[in-house]
Amino acid sequence: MAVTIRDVAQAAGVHISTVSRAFSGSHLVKAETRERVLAAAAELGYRPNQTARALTTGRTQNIGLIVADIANPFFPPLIKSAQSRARLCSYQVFVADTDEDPRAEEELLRTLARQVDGLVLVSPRLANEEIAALGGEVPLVLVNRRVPGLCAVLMDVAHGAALAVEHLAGLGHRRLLLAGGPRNSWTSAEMRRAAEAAAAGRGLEMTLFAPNSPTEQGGIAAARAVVEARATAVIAYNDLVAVGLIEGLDALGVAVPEEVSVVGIDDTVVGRLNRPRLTTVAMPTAAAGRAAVDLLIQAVEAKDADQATAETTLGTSLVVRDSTAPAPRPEPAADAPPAA
Amino acid sequence: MAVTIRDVAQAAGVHISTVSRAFSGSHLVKAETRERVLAAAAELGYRPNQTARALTTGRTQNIGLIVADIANPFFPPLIKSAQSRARLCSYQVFVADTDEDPRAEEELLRTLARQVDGLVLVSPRLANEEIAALGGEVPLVLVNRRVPGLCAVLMDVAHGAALAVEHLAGLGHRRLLLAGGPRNSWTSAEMRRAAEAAAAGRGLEMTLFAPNSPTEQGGIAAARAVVEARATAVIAYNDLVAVGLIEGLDALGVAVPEEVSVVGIDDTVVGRLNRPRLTTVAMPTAAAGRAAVDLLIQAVEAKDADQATAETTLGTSLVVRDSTAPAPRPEPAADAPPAA
DNA sequence: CTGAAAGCGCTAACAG
DNA sequence: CTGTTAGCGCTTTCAG
Repeated sequence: MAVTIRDVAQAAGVHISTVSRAFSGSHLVKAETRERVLAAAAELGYRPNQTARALTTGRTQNIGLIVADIANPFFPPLIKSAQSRARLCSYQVFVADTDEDPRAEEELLRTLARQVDGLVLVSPRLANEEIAALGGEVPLVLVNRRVPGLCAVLMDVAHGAALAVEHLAGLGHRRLLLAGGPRNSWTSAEMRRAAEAAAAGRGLEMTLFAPNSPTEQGGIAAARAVVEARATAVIAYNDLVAVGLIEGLDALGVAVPEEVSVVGIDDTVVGRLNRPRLTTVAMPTAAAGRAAVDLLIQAVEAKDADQATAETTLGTSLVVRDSTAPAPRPEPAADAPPAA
Repeated sequence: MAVTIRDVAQAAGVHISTVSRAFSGSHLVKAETRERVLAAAAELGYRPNQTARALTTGRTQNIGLIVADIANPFFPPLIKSAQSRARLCSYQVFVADTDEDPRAEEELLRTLARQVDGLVLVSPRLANEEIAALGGEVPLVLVNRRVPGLCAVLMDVAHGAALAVEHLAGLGHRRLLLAGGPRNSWTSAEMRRAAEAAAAGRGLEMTLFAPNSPTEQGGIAAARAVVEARATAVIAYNDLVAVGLIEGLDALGVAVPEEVSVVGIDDTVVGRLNRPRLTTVAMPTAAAGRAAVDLLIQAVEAKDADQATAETTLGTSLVVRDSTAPAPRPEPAADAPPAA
């Protein structure tokens, strides 16, 4: 068995409680004694047993990060920044993937709840009420979801979607299609709301096509809908869907951006490398990972009672590249409502 | 506090040890009693406290996965499959990122060692001796590294590199450059060994340029070396470097694949989407994640003593796409050694 | 400031 | 088959 607090106590000629205090940074120990203890500990290569500590304190120094799909390029930068920030604060992080399945998400949440001090739920697929219920069992920080009473880090997709519509309108597009995401996706709902408002405000037609799987396959499958809606521009749930859309459109003999413009969301490496290079709404994923961890740790370590719901909103911007271009033939907006 | 084993015992009218047995699947409990206990537990929503359990058993049911860079597209599929497989076996997984820093890797290893049953080290940057030393403290499974006495999952990069050389030779290239990876990378060393052997066997010249940062930046920076070596083809440490190389070459006015052919390694989404689409050696990352977890769990749960070093080698293959083409002008191999 | 003692929630011999 | 009894390694009152 590894070296324990008892070994250190013996080596330093003090009681184990003194060693404990020396390590927990208690001021109830003479500086000189602490030195001696720390020296002995270093000598023996002692490291406090987190598990044992957790049992008495009720604090594990672990947090959990639950995402829908690790392999979706949206998540890795967020995971990276979250675990890096957590480690800076002496927390380790469990990462778990729900495979876009709400039931798996719930089970995971329940399992992890007992062995962490709190959880970060990124782009959850569960319904609000279920999340709220789970929120009673363990400190929760949501990313891209707003649930009354819970902390959240939001990315301003609404603004991004509005920018996208504005950009497309400026290029002369009159008939848009919105390729939404999965059911229960807050991002998808926000996008829709904002895009529809922006479209209405400018007298544009907007067809909604949803839900779609948030993958390249989802995009490929949605390509037909674009043609059927006779849209000249489409805003996709994310970059993966956008890339799939471009592929699917190409397969249908529709050129992007000459005949149809495509805007993605996320600004992942996938969109940057795609040809045509993707016009997309940049999401601050790395910042969101850090912010979520900060919020969580703050909630966990708050001396005072459960503080008020904290919410951080991060900005988005539009990155214009090559997948958008002027509308093919500027049709007169015969059936458009009067612009505001 | 949450419901404990004592509450369940009371509710079921048995002693806590009976509850414990009912949950640990001991056969030392009457089926009928177990039913009653389980019912009471379900009623109360009891879940065994993993932390407390870990303290007595010494088994945490957690494993750690240490990778160099979560955001490098090589890793996410591996992380995803590893955590999925682990969960199937009732293990949770800590994911940590070393940012390519050997010292961070060691610190992480030491910290995590105490709170997991074992660790998977993917593409470590530490030296063999340091890994071997750490291997004494905690069960370790390495991915893409061979250290005597430790379990490992290897991807047959050597074969892949040989295939790449063969492919390039077949296209008439005589002067190759190998853009290697970071110091201490087993993959890089394997590639080099195999590529040099294959090149020598076919009378090709091969220049080594290393180390390189395993990133797009690394590739961009290496582009000049290709021109200076007057190579007509280059094999890159990974897809990211390959894509960077293509970019860098383009900036230097060198066309890929017309003037220089580029082969990547990994077969990530990055290479698939790049234009020109990248010819690359496909690495079985998802399979490796699963295999590593299997090996680790097997080592941890082995009844018998530390079983012999297990090693799994997974195959690779060459995916030919558009970044490779016939050599520009088939120079006579004036200075080549006689072919084998 | 430091030692003593009582557990945290659970498992694991050992009795019965 | 089930109850008893020790702890796992550490923190935390409570004395001194």
